[in-house]
Amino acid sequence: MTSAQQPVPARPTSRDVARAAGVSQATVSLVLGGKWPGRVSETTAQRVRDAAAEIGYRPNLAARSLRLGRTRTALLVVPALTNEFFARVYAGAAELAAEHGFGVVLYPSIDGTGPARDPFASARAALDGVIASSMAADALGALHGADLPLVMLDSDPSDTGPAAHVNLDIADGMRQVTDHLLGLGHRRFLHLASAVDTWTFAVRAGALHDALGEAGDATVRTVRAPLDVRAGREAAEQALSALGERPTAIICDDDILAAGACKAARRLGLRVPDELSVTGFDDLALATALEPELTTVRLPAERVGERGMEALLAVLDGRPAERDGLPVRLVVRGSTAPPPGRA
Amino acid sequence: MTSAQQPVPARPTSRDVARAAGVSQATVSLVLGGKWPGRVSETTAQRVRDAAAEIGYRPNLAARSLRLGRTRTALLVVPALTNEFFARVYAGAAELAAEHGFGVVLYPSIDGTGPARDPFASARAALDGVIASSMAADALGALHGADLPLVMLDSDPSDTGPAAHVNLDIADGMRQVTDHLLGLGHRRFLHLASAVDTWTFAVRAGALHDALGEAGDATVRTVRAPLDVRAGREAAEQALSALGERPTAIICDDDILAAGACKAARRLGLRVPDELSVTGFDDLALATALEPELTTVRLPAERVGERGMEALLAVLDGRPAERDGLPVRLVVRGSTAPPPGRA
DNA sequence: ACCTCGACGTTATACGTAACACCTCGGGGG
DNA sequence: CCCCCGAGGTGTTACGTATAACGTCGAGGT
Repeated sequence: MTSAQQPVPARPTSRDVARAAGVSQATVSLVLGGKWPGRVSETTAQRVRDAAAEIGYRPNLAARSLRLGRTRTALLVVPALTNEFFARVYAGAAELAAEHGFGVVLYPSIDGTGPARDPFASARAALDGVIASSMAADALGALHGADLPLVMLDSDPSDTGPAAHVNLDIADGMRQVTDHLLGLGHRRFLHLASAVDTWTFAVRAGALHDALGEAGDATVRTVRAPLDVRAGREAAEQALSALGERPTAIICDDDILAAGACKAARRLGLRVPDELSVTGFDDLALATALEPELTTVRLPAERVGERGMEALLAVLDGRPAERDGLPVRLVVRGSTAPPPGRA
Repeated sequence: MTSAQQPVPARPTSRDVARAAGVSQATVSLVLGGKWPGRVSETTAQRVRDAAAEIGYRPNLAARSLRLGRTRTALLVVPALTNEFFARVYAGAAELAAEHGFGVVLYPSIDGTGPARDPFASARAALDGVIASSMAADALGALHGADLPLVMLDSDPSDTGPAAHVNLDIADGMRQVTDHLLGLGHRRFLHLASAVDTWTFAVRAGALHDALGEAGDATVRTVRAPLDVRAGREAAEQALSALGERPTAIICDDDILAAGACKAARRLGLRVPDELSVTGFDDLALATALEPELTTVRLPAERVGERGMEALLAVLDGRPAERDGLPVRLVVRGSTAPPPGRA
């Protein structure tokens, strides 16, 4: 380690700026913090700003956080970001956060696999609050213990622990799907459901059964699969090959499962939508990449992130957070049609 | 603000632990920092740990960072995470980072749109280093100014600024694609290229032209499109409808563009792969969701993230970083076949 | 001529942690 | 018997920032 004696320029501090500008460190802090209307003259302020720019000063965020006790940082806890939905949630949250001078740091909860590391160790800064998806089940235990402001995304509103909930109107979305399919004349359904057992999927199942129950003469079978294409295909293929009258429509909890359902159909020689209708949920990029394009429910993922951040900011300010669900909309594309034998 | 006088329990500090355990704060720090082989007795250490657990002590990371001058935090600069490739890069980097007690914080560079916020303000902690994709063009300027250890992903190795490069063997991948297609008998190609102009895409183009040039009798046309399905479809549709002999194979810079190419083919009544072969690049989940499944080049995205983090850790330790490219592999699936009129 | 007062800064301090330098005490070698 | 030494700690300091509390100085009122 003889080479460790490098003349590292040692990142400039506010004191260096002060020296360069010929003022005290406190003045630098005032000027750069924007708190100088009447405390520092304009000429001095300008001198300080010039000096800061010249020597390339950047405030040490660790020191600032320590001093202020707040970090303007939120932790977003989600399942793997490879799910486009959550990537978009993050984008929305980060966007709004930035507008308010906040940062968003991620804890990707790795689906419960892995050693379930400490979410707070993963966040490198101290946190002002947490926004968590109900799907990040493994991390939720640790979160409740930390008495930080907590905003839950798409979770059971009757859970009183969190400071706020941000929910999508999933039930309405599923009802739009069933109305659409019933209107086309479908009566025999397969519900390709997610194997994960969280509120958002429970709501899908509940709304689906409610709506089909009202129709009276509709029947539905349910199979569950993990959220990936292959699992969806296998489950759908098995269900479609089963004995008994074949369903004419598959309602999927997710576009990814719908993609699997489409592949299953093709394997069995069933044409979508003529012989089998398929619906998705989420409206991921995948939905329009497939052929035919998926009829699906568009979820405003970015808005979920924004609203989560809004709610957190509200809570931090002592304001009440909005509580109504975000509206969702059925997008009818090419994967649904009347069942075989109907116009 | 009369309600601001809440009896907030005031997060416990190491001094609180010390008081509870009947030792000094220094001892707490030693024990919890793991630096006590021979400095503190086992019984005392246990007492400290118990006290810490009991009062729910969590170290203040801001204070620790300030004290240590290092934060064990890296900034990952990538284009939008909605691109699965980068989500996987992040996952790989975060995974390896966690094993070394590091955290990874993101700066999603929003593709150059937006107000190009300060990457360092987005990172809430001070940073030990930066890992940046060459595709996050807008942020790169700010990065070089910050004299932090910088690891570049998939960027021109002749750029001497960065401390290290982590590159995929893109040229080899493209050569595998062309070899595969030439072997099937294709001679007329369309190169559906990315409109973004970065090293990784320049390499694709270079390798493609080199390989086809060696074949002698091959011809290739190039069209460019932004990285989304619709843009890819439109570009491909236009190129396929153009006058002149139609290409028998489309080589795409990306699976997303390949999805667009497949849609274009279907619109024009061309069956894939019988009448038109299509290849992708990346091997995203999308590649196996499509029908037929895409022949594509599998890029080890997680490995890219891991290697980026490895390289950064190496640089921080003063060790040299590995420099050889990561191997990639052609995955032959259903979207390629001999051209029409060949067995 | 004295006091006041605003404008403009400065001095001093605390945030919570890690680590350097020091202290104490009992036992063993000289 | 004295000194030294190591085990087992403790006191103190510094990290860089924001801000409360405190000067200073010239102008203006009486």
